[in-house]
Amino acid sequence: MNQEELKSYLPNFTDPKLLQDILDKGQILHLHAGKVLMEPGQFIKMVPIVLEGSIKILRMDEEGKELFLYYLDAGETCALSLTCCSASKPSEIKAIVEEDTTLIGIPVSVHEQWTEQYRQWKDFVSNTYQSRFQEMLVALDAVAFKRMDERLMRYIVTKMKQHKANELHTTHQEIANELGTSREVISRLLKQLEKKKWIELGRNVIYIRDDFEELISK
Amino acid sequence: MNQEELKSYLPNFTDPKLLQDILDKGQILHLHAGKVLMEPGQFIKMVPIVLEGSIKILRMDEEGKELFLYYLDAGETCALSLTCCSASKPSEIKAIVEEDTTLIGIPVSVHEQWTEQYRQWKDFVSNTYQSRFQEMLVALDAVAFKRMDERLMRYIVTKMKQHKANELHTTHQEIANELGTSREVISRLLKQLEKKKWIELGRNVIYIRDDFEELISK
DNA sequence: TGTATTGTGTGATGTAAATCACCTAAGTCC
DNA sequence: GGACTTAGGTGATTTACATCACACAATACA
Repeated sequence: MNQEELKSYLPNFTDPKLLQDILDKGQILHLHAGKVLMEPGQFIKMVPIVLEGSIKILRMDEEGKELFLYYLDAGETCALSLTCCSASKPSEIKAIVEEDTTLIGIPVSVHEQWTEQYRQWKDFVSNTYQSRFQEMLVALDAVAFKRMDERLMRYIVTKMKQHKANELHTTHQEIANELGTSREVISRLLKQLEKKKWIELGRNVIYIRDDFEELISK
Repeated sequence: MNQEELKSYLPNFTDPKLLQDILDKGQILHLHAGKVLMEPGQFIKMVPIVLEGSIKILRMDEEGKELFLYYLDAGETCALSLTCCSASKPSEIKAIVEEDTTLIGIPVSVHEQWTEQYRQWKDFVSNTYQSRFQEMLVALDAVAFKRMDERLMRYIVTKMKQHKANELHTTHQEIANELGTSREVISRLLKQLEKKKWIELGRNVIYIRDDFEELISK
């Protein structure tokens, strides 16, 4: 990969020295959807920057119950990898490749140095913290203040936007896992949405009405 | 206040130039317990560093329901003030003075500059993000995975440690607010703890057994 | 000292969600 | 085609918690 190509993925990085450093020190990885990138307890040895595709970040409790936190999209990195790296602590989260992904892994050691050396890197890190913090608050609001039906609807919208499609190819069980509930609950709530004609259900697929988002916001 | 005194509050800052800059640009405030420092929607015009006392940070939803996030202790600052400041967005949280507090407010403008100028300031900000992120995860775990009885017990432990006392001077209503539930629920759960002889209840006061923390961890 | 206010105790009832139990339908594999 | 696996549907029951209703005690204060 050359600088021009990298720049097209990461338009915020224009400093040629930084771009070259990323290419020199970073390791490019191609990963297929479904691949588990990181699990709680493992140590993180690099900061992943997504170039193409997306990665799903989940929190897990001791018993293995999951909770969806946010997606890492192109041009983004994970605040938790930044914090865990610096403190050289094991990961607190699970990361799964959502869509086939290309990422570039920056070794922890150079990341520390770059925050001093490159203004754009420092801003990148700072922006990452900011946006992830916001998303943590959104996740917190959801579990603290919202009922499951609303959480499910928002989940559908998020996933729709993520995949830029109005059908979701997933199982009720997987949705249940990500929302930290049980399959039956999701099946029943989805059935309710189908009765309202907001969605249609098939095996491994949910078809969503084009105006779904407007419908739920009322 | 002179440099030596400031340094005694903030032992991580040793750079004389930084200390002097903090004294020159910062504004010292003395606040009494109960004072509401910040409410959702307000704009933050400074980064508060706690020198003495502590500040309680709460998340609120649209209807005014609250949720305790974490305490700001001496030497600490709020990650949310950092993110909100930089993005010049209104506050997403509520901040209440927990114990009589002395803090020094750093104007947003100089904070940005200091992250480049002073290594110790950059590290301070970075450490703040890290520890607050951890605490957000703890808060998230609690609401997502724990029942109210366990959350209440952990709340009591946290508050005990915070005040370095084994009695809490507060009302059931206030605890309920901070845990995002109703007064009756807290009253009943506290009564259960009293029946188990782990605590004793009085008006506006809860006496906690010395070995409370060991008792609950089983 | 009486009255208002605030804090607490507790029964009754409602509700979202969890759990259990079991069934049917759709795909897979030999 | 038959056996097996996986996904989904749905009733029954239980649980945690919310909400309502009201009683009563401690404190403030006029």
